[in-house]
Amino acid sequence: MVRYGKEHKQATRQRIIETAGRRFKRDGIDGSGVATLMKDAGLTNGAFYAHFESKEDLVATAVSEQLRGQREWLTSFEPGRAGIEAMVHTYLSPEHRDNPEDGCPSAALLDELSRCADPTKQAYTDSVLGIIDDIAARLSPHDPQSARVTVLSIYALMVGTLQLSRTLVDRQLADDVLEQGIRNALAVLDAASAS
Amino acid sequence: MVRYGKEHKQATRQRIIETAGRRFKRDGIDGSGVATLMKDAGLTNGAFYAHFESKEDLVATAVSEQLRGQREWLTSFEPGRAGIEAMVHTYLSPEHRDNPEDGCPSAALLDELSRCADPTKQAYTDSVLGIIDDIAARLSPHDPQSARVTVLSIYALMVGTLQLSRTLVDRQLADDVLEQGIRNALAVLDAASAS
DNA sequence: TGTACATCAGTGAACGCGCGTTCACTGATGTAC
DNA sequence: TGTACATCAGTGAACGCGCGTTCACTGATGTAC
Repeated sequence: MVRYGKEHKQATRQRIIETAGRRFKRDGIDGSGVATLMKDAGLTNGAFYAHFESKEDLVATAVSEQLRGQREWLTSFEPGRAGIEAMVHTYLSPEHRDNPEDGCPSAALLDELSRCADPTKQAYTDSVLGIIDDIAARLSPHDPQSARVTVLSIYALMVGTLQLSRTLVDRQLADDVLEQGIRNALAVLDAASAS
Repeated sequence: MVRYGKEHKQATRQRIIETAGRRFKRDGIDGSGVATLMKDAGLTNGAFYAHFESKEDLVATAVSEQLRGQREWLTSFEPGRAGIEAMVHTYLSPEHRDNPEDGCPSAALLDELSRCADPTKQAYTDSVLGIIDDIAARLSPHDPQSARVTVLSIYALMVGTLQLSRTLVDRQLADDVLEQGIRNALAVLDAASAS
């Protein structure tokens, strides 16, 4: 076994976190075993507990990391109405629906997360508020606090819409739901901006 | 063992379906084992396969049954705007959020269902369209077909909002998200009615 | 420069447990005589 | 009315398997001398 410098273990840990995040979004939390998660990262099961206290610890860490990635994705759109519109279109696209492993962790895992222990839900809450406050600040620089709930509620709308579109087997209907979701998200946004 | 008439086995099957529906909504699908599901119904694990082909078969059946129950609940509200408003308030209430086992199967299970096999997703799709078309017919008797996507998208909005409220550990924020969700749902409804 | 050693990331077998599923069996029943 | 029997819903032990977790061990490393 090659021995690397001090940054090596951190890099391994990061690799586990990232591949696990994708696996969780694809197969669910309960659907992803520790041995599989480690194999994804090119390791064996035994090394897991050198990096994490427990599977629950990895779940909290991986979900936070996924949300950090989503935050970067969200802030890659230009500020203002046009950017938000582009973001909503990309979020509620057939491509996002059909590739959950590359997509939003909330859409893939929210109801499993709601059944997790409090520390995991706390990690989710902190990370998602990081995203939401970021967007709120860009959307409403003078009153980000009141925009927080608006942005959260639009996020919830998009999450539910993507989940429903993923579960309906009627493809045409699933597409229609995405398109209607886009209209609804923008209508809610405009209603909030007007007030 | 007491032997009953022909209706007895059907009654047992129905009891399994109903207790399993509640258990799934509380602990998730992967989080509910067959032995536990049978114990909930006052039986032992061995009897399961006299009633269902597989766990997946029960999942599809129980989810359909839960949605049938939700359909009855939804149609218990008076038709028209006032009834819809009352329904939205009840759906997006702290009581519903805090008692998933009594509540909406979509809010509890939608992302787990999105990872199920096609027959299960088909059962979900059929049942949810039963609800949606019912509501659409009451909301827009002259054009229920075009109301279908509108109602589905409002359903998705409510599902996502309830899930998010269940996962945020900040209680005040979770309550605020529910209230904003109510406003959003009604705004989307009014926008659809106006056009 | 060469050798002995402490370090420590990762290995892989094993732990007890619960999973979904199968099956030989039980025992109260309604029916046949 | 009384007895023998076929039915069949439900029992409970067992199957192989994967789960999360533990641990004695490996072996390449940088360091000490």
